[in-house]
Amino acid sequence: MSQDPIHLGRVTCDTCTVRHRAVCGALTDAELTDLNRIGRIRKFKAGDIILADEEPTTFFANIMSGVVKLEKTSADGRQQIVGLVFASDFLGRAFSKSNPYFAQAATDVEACTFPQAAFEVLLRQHPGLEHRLFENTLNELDSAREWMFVLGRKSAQEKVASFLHLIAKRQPLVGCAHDPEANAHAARFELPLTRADIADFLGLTIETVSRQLSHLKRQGTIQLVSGREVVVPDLRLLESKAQGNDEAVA
Amino acid sequence: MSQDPIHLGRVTCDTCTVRHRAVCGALTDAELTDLNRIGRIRKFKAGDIILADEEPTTFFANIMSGVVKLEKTSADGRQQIVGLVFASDFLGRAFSKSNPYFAQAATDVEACTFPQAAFEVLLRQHPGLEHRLFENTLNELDSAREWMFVLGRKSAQEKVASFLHLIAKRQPLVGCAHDPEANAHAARFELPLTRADIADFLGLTIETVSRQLSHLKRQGTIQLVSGREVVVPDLRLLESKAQGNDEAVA
DNA sequence: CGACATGTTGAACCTCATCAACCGACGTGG
DNA sequence: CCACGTCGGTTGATGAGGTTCAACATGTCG
Repeated sequence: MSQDPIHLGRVTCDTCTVRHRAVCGALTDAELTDLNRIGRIRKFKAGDIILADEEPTTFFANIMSGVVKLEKTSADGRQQIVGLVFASDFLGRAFSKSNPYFAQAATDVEACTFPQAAFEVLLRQHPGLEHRLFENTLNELDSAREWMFVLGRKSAQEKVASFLHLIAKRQPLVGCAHDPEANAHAARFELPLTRADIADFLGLTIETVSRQLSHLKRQGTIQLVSGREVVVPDLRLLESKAQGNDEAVA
Repeated sequence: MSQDPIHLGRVTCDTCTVRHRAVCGALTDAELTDLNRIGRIRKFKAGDIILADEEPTTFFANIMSGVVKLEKTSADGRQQIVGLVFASDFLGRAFSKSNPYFAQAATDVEACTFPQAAFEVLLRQHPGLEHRLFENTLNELDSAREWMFVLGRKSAQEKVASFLHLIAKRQPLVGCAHDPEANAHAARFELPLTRADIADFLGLTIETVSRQLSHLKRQGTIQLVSGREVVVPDLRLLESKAQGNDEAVA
């Protein structure tokens, strides 16, 4: 739970693996140079609080690797993850005194961070940067609303399948790069969240998540290599489970 | 379900009741004049589809009165309202070929509409306008995430209380203007949604919504004047029910 | 008046939460 | 080194909360 992440010094966009996908992607040279000047790379360990609820925002960040949970907590201890921030996503709530939720590292995280004040000045100076961040926010809003459907209308089974499908889309796949013959409909990845986190993301309990994973495994929709590593033989089948098709597999 | 709303002609911002709260609120004279030029006031009837799912966006709008539902529908007919748009709110998804959900009038609606292309040109020309809309979108995102907590973690009773509290905050109160002695903690308003809509907003069934309303009524937390008109004697009590305090009332 | 939409209430059922036991991995200290 | 506690995860038994099915009430419009 260290609040004091490792500072790794200045940014070098040339070698950045998420540069073209992140908000920096469509900037002019001038914009990028200015952004570059205020950026610092930091590392966080799984469990670190990156931004605290109701605390003043001190910095923003582009996530370079790892996954960050955005989490809401109520007075009586209930928790709900209201968003996941993946590599190339932007972290932080611009133009607000304080943060509306916790941002906690779900895995080890590498981030390119920008001090709050300097970044907001830059936003004002470069409409192109602000526009890019705006588009980003619109996409986040679309995703949040899609997830509202999952939370409000899907069964436990569909929720878990939806979650796995989301991770398959957003997380790096393992053991595929070397195999050009790989089945385009298969996937193999590491779950970035614990069962408790998955439950908090889906509005379920740990036990229900565990049971539904076992169920999907028994059906053959997924294989659980190690509790954290998942193999999906056919993503289309998984997606159809996420939509509510629960027929047994041949 | 008319797709052909009444056109009421040019915009006159001087008399607009939501002008200072809407995105037009913080514009320069030049910006407002340009916006004025492309705006048209339209009326929609309850039930009208204002923007259709996956159809090209043809216009945006500031809602002047009434309530619009943003609704997602799945292939098997399940529905989830993913947002409510009230008077002074902005309606529409900028910078996207198509709309990610249905926008349907929940009540009769008056809106100040802007053609898609012309409005996006204006956004590019006036960073101030784009900035205002950006702030607006950030607030929408915060609200959406707050609602994710409601959907994922609250009981039926808490959900219904949360909904009533939201409406009490956002909808015009009735029969209060003339009474300066009115209890600041009381409220009286018309529900802009049917039971079916409320159910779709809360991820519940019609029956559960009805039962929970009856329950709140029996407790004395609310009074149901007419099925659609609600009196809340003490908003603080309602809010505490929304947070999960279910003790009986004295 | 009858037809239809909207809303309420009751009874039975089912999904998922709760409580509890158990497992394996890991780290620590005697 | 092993005993021990802790943490993350799985599985089982039980029950509550919410859905489903059904009947009925109310209101509105032709």
